[in-house]
Amino acid sequence: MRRRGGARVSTGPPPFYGSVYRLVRRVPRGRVVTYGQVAALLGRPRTGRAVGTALGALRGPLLDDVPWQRVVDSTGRCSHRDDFWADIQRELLESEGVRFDRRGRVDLKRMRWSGPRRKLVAAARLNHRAC
DNA sequence: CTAGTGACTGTTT
DNA sequence: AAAACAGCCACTA
Repeated sequence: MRRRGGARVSTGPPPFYGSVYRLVRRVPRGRVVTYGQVAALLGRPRTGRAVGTALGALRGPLLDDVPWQRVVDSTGRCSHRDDFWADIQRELLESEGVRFDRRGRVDLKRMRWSGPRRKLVAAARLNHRAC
């Protein structure tokens, strides 16, 4: 919960969690990112673990618009405390075309999403203005 | 405020 | 290749 002036005023997701969800929502179908990568893209290099905690807090309606399954660990595996969710994650990813090797790992060299290309976005904006 | 809890990660066995 | 370690961090109680 957020605080303001010492009093709790909102029950929404904490700021850091929100920024995690915002970024994960941009990961394209059929691609993956790692927890540490999400942290780095947010400008918080060492918060990978907290990123996992943030995704772990995903419940209810947020599950519908946050593609949490596209976040795997640094070795390319589905990392959860329970195999239950790991299996669901794998199925979701396979349904969007992501292949796993016999040890349950994604080929990060090929499937990793590089992150939002801000430069391209900026370029597109300039381009738009030019027209 | 302190202590406990994870969907982490790079390094070392 | 796999497991154990030790840092790491946001958040919660």
